[in-house]
Amino acid sequence: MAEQKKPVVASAPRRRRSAEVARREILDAAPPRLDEGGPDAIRLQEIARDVGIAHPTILHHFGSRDGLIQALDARAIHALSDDVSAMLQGRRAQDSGVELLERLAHTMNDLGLARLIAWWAMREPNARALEGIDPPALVRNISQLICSQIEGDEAHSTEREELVSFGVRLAVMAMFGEALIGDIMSPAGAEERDTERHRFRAWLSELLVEKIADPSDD
Amino acid sequence: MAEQKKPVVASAPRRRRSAEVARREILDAAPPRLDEGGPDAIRLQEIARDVGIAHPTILHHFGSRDGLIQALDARAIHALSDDVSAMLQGRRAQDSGVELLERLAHTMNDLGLARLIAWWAMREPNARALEGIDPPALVRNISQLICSQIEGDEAHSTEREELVSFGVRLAVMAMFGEALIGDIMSPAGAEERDTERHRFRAWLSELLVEKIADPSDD
DNA sequence: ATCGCTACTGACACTAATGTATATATCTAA
DNA sequence: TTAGATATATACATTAGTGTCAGTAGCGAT
Repeated sequence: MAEQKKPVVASAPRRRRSAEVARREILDAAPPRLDEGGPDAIRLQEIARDVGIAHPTILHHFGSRDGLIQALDARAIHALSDDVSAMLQGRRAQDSGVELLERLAHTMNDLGLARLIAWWAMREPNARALEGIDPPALVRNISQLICSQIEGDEAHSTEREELVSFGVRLAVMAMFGEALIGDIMSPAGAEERDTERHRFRAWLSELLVEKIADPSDD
Repeated sequence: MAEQKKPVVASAPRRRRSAEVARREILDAAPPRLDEGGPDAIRLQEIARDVGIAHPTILHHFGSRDGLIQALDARAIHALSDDVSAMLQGRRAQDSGVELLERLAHTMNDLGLARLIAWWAMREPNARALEGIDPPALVRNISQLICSQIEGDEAHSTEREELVSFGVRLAVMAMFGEALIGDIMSPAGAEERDTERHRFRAWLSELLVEKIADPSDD
């Protein structure tokens, strides 16, 4: 009778974070799940276990599973935006295309951004705006930014603008694709694969710099 | 009492397909679902409704949901392989790079192959072989095929082989990326977007043909 | 110190999706 | 026409995952 009453097995001492910290820890735990388990692997219970909390806590902070996912999406877009902006500040695109690509690749791969964005793009066929963020406009702005960096303060023609825009597009798509299906396209062997990818990026950056800096177009 | 026994509401007359046809119809109904509903939208009941059958029929033909998904994957890889092979037969890669890219884009976009492959890549982090198919080997073979097409019957150097391999890789990744996140990268407006994409592909093909046909590498 | 706010928890309800069991209808072959 | 094989259907079991609720506990403020 004494035992039966309430098990209360002295659950692990509770840790109380600030709401902000809690949100961040939860958001940090999600992408790895996405990496390992695939597209439909965002399970509240799994993430909760990773963070070391109970799953209703996630619901407390994000309202619903969908709220969590929206927060993830917004964060991914912001991360990409911030990354590219930082990448551009104080650097002329033409002096080192390789670093540009390497950094982009790092963001896409190691930060798991490519998977998040792909996941988002697959869920939102219309690529509609997201919490006040307009991705197309964002990317257009970025390309204009690059354009102005390359050109200095000179006026730039429409054709040239498109040229640069194409270049940026190609770079982003290539790094995006590499992050997602790079393993399929490369020969096996972990180290060999890495060096091959670096060479690929070097080749690509050379290609882009050549084409953009010295437009022998038509 | 008479009514209660068995409702048997005279369900719609049953249609009996051959096993092969049934499998194909089911497989055909899945990609659109993936397009509209996102990564976790492969629901047996939905697909069954689209085809006009009951969901246990799918289980009868594919054993399990996973069986269906494996069949989908295998089919996507085969489609890509067949497409690229057909694309290469009887055509020298250098005389029209645009058609090559357009066809690749069509396969990726309209046939929904990009989404299927992305979905697969996200689920299988290690990109392991699949039902006897070795994707890396497949792509390597394709690149060797292109290489031989370009070179005619001449012997080709290792460097040149890598050059072509990089070109193919870039093309595939660009078209793959465009299919998935192209909408994000392009300005709005349906028609404008289409023409812009065509120009992008034309630009890219020119870039590739230039670089590969006339290697001013190092 | 104690009081209030709220991050946090355990237990449970509810839903939706997969998979099973058994019956039926349709096609092919003799 | 009949018989067998099997594609298909209905009904149900099972599981897993989201969301709810009422109570608990840690931290800051007074």
